[in-house]
Amino acid sequence: MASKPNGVPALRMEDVARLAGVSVMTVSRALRTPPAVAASTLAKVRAALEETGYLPNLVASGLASSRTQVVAAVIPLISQPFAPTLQSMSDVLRRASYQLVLGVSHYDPLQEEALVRAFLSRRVDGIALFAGGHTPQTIAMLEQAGVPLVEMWADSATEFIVDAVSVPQRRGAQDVVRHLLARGRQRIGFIGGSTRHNIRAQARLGGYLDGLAEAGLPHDPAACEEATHFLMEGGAAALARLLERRPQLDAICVASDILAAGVVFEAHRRGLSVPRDLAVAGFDDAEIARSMYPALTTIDMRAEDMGRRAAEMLLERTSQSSRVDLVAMPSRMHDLGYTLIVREST
Amino acid sequence: MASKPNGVPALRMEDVARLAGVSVMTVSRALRTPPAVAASTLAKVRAALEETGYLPNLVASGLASSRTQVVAAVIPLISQPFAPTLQSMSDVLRRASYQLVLGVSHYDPLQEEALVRAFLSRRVDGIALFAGGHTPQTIAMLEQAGVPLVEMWADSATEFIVDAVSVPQRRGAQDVVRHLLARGRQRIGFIGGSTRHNIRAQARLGGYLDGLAEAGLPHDPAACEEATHFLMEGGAAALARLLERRPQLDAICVASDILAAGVVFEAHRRGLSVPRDLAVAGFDDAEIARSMYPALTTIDMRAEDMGRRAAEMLLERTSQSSRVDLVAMPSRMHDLGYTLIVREST
DNA sequence: CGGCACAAGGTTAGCGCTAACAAGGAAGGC
DNA sequence: GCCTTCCTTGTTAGCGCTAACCTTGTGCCG
Repeated sequence: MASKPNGVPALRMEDVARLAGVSVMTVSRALRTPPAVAASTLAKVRAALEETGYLPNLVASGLASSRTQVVAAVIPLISQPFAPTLQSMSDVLRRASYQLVLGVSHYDPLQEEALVRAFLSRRVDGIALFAGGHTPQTIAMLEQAGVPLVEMWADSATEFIVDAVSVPQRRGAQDVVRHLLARGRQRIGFIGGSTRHNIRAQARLGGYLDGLAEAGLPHDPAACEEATHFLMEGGAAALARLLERRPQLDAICVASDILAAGVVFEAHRRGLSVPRDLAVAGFDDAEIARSMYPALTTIDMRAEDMGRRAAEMLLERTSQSSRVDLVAMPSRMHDLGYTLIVREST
Repeated sequence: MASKPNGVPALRMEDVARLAGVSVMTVSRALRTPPAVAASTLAKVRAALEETGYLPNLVASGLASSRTQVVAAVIPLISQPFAPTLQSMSDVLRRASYQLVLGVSHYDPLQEEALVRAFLSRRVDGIALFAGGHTPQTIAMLEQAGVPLVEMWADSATEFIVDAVSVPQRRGAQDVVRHLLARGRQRIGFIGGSTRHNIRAQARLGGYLDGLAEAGLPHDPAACEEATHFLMEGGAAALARLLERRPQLDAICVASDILAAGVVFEAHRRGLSVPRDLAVAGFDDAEIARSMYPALTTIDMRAEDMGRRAAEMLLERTSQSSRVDLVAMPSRMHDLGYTLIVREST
């Protein structure tokens, strides 16, 4: 146990301490709070650390201090627009010597529950969740654990006490519709993801309907389609179904850039020109939106800022997690805003 | 400490044991090795677990058993084609009740080293690395720790003792060139990633050169270009530079589907038709390859199989990690093969 | 020059679990 | 009927680290 496969036990702090001629506690302090150790001692310890190649056992450290220095994020998919969010979260956390661990829920509340259970069992110091679709058990576990928590991509305040960082997606979708109308489009369709368990999809559909209502246009359910999955193929298939029912559409508001790219590809495949025959607008400002031809009109959802702010909010809570005043700290809702980016596709 | 922010201490096994009227050890056994506990006792313990909502402390468990049930993977980027590999790895590991944690190195050996150090400090039970570009310190740490290790996407045997799972990428790239030649293309260019620290990029460039050599064609360095980063924009910019020097090219062999998509977009932007004016072939069979229009000819690198096999190899090692015979187990090289997928772009 | 503050390091006692062994009891063989 | 064997549960002793407290030594003040 605690040994390398060939039977040699792993180095412990005691080995370093003996070599440096100090106590174990001094080595611990040299690693965690260097200023608390005299310069000459620090030098001896560092030499011993160097010589042995000692790697601290963070499992033991975590048990003794009841802080694991790990923060978990549960995302629906490993893809745009979540990847940039994670990247910036990870950067902020690393700078504070926390590590980010990841779980993928595939938009399934039960998988999210299993992930949250696993993370809580590992006693992570904080959890970032994507808004919407939590099971009652998930919420109960989180409340009982009392772990710092932040929700991302919420469109409005959530059910339980938690910090949130978000953008007003619904208004964003409405702005897309306004833009398409301003471009002279009249027959605007919508392609979104499943609204089941997906609060983001719900908000975007809502904004589309708001936009139509504002212009006094009727809501035609047959001009709306749900993609079966968040891949380009899903967008392409959705457009095919949509055009079968409503071939005269001149614009499509799509709830994600990935789907929108699929929509553009399918339009080209059918010999339609984008934007001449069909204007297409996406959502998220994913990488493909600016790279593809024609480049996609989209909404920048501040994915990176979202990750950065989420991490900062978690750190603010963990830093006082040992104090009773964490509960006293009110839940916060941080709104990041958004930007409509007009490109070639409209 | 070990308490919720409001001061209530977290549940321990002892609390469950008291409620069930058994010893702590029996609760532990009920959780880890249910068959070792009598059915009637198991029922009592499970009732108590249910009633309390107890979540085992895997930090303490990890310290006591010196097995964390965590496996780490270090990838160069969160993107295709790594995402499917991770997904299948994660699935296999979860089934064996291991958890996968992720690190992103950005093709930087120093970042990889830092990640490996962090993972070893957390005493992960296994590590999966992407082949190539390890610092000597990284290798030294891994050897000293003696943790089960697997390399993915290696093209050939590696420097140190380790399992590997790979595909013959070099031959794959050669096959792409053969295919382009068979389609009547004569002036074939190459766009790859930086070969610095990127063993995959090196292998693919090598295969391209092999293909030219085999056909008796000269190697024109000016027909080769390096993308500055693995994004579509990188591919687009690389094509622009390439065509400036060699406008007469009629085919491009691209080292990744993401780059290849950028190449196609740039070609369209310049009014070139793909494949009529320019044939484009990618690598990896990423999602965009089959979704985009025109769909990309590419090489299926068995990304999912790679993750699955890597996870299986790690599990085979961890299961005997407590025994001395792990070292006795020889290093293995598992070759998965590849498939050329011909689509519209050539 | 005694007393006191503070800096620097050591000592003690766990963190919450599990490995390893011990013990008790039921079942089975002779 | 007694001894062996196995099945089930309990007891003991840590895993490697850190929080909290305690000790020592140094400098500074009146």
